[in-house]
Amino acid sequence: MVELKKKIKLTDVAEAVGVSAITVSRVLRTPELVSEPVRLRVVEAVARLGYVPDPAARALASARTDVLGILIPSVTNNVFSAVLRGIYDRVEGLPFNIQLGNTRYSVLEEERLLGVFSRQRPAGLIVTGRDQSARSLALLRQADCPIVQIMELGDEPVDMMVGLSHRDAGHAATRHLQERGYRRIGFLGARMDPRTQRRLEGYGEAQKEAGLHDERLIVTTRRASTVTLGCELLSELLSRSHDVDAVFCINDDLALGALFECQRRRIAVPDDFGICGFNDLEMMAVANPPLTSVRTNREEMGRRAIEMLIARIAGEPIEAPVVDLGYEIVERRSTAGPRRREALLPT
Amino acid sequence: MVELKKKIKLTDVAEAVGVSAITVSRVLRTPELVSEPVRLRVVEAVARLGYVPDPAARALASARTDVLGILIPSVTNNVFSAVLRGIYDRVEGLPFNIQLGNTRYSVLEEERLLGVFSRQRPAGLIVTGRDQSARSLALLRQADCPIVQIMELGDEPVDMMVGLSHRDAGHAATRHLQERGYRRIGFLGARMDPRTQRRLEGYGEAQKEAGLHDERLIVTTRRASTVTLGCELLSELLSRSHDVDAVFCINDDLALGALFECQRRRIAVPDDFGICGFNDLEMMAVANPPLTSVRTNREEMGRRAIEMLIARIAGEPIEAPVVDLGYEIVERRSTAGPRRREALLPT
DNA sequence: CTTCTTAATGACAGCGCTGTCATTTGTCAA
DNA sequence: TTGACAAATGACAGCGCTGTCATTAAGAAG
Repeated sequence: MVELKKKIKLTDVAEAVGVSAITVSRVLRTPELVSEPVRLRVVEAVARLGYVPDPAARALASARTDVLGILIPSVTNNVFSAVLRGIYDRVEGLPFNIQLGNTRYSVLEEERLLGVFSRQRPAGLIVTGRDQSARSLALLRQADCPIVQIMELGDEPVDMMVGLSHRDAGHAATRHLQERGYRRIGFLGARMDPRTQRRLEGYGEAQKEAGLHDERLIVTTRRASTVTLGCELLSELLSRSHDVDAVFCINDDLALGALFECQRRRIAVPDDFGICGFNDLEMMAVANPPLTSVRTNREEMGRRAIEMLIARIAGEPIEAPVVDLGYEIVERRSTAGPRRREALLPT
Repeated sequence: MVELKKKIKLTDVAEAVGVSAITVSRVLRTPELVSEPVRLRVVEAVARLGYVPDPAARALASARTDVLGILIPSVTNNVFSAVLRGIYDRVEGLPFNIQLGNTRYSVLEEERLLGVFSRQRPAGLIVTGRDQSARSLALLRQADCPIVQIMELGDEPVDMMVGLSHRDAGHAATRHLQERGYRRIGFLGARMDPRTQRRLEGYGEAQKEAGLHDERLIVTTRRASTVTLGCELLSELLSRSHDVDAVFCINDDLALGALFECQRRRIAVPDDFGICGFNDLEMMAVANPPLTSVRTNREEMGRRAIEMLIARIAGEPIEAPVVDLGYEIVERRSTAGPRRREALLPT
């Protein structure tokens, strides 16, 4: 039963109803300009014939699309998948389509994708971070659609921004470890993208302020972070300085790896060693011991970014172009502080 | 220094070079039809003027695009992000653009997205699984582009297929636990999408074959799987039957949660309890004890799917429309078998 | 009854590109 | 020299839709 359906177009619907093509177009795009009886007949015919508009023709004729372009550096990273979930969540039911671009942490790829995207006349753009290249910035400024930079904060958004200060968050996490009594606090970093670097900055400052800074406590790599890498980096850190008593990891994968490595080496967490992660993935709460982390509102970030875009597309005014979603130290047993004479915490 | 660049189009380039528009078009699409000197002049002008073709116009005029549409049920699931990595990897440098659709495990959303996609005249489509609805199948059959169904295997591909038998894999994992000496083997399942269900089928068969089947050993939920959920489901299983001595988890998040829960309850893994996960995420190898899992070639799956698409787009013949990527039980200490008198394994 | 508004609909061109011819030029064999 | 043919280039229409008027009808105001 092969059904040879030739493509139904606008004029076919118009003909079937006995109106002009433009009227059908209006029913679809600006129904308030069409009288009720005509509108109903058109809607019926659209459904009956199974008409679906051609997005290419629409884009060409109207110089606009329903595409929201999203540029993120990784599709495998937990952080960005959470942001994506927020984005998809918020866009559900709205007449927009998400087009995802994966820059793979490459400036060149970001430029290329921005070129591809901006030629598509997107309805809006979301890009990651605030460290775009000059060419990317030029492309963004030229694209006449609303733009949200996500993940970070800054004084000079291209258009709008929603994120948090990774510097402050790194600072706060380090302060937390200091306040719990740890004195030789290491830093484990992977990938070392701009956000990671800012967390390192925050760590460095907090350490200097406390007079605890020591370059040898910092272990970083350009490799992508994994749990396994967390084990390796912790081993590296321990071999470099034998008196380390805590570690701030730039994400939770590394932190979990650090915990696993501690378990293997029979290093007691938190008694002999404190561990703090970053992002507060759900698994942190159920590890043994539960791991302290810095909660970031990643889904909310995605949702807010979409909201800002659609508000702007609808021509509504934006209350603030830069939205700070903040962070929160979620304190768990892994940073309860070094062993004390007076009390022994239950494992 | 605001540069007011009006959009450069094909005719602008043609004019600059002193050729006709169609010649410029040919330089871009079929350079072998243009003489070398003209080609070079056009290429130079394209670069100098910064011309980028308009995809909408191209799509409208040629009834084809460079879009590869990908439909997956989740962007947050580790499994699909690995597939995506393979896809993006393989497509790099090729003149195609990935358009990602997130069906959120919803048949209706899949139908809707297929409608949206197929109107865009994609160059190829990748869809997840083999359980499409009748309407989705109709849309797929009508779309005249190559299609790859990924993740699973089956006798009747819409066009092409690459994946593995989740039934066989579930069967093999269960057999493995049996062979290691476990006798009361539980099953933890979340989401219960078609792939998960097939793993459960495999488990059930293996259990029946061994005369070990017991409905009370099966704990499932529709909720999305998380590490925390692994803890909860294991607790549920333990409360239901007190003599369980192993568990097959439909993915590694659940398995890790199960391990964490065992640690908390001071249940010795593998001596008193065996744990087998599914997918073999990298973290499995560094947990304590390292966790046995079923390795699936997820990145390879993405890569192969793209290769099959581009081969078909190029008009090359496909050797086999259904590619079995198989699986492998990666045996680690978590399933070393119940405690034996003769030897005590090191923790 | 005329003029003015407003609401509803239509005619038409054209968005930027490519498919399909047609035309021009050069080459070579007869 | 001529014709046949291939290579290179161009003219033109049109892909399916919407922006921008113009037109008509129906009521409101004077």
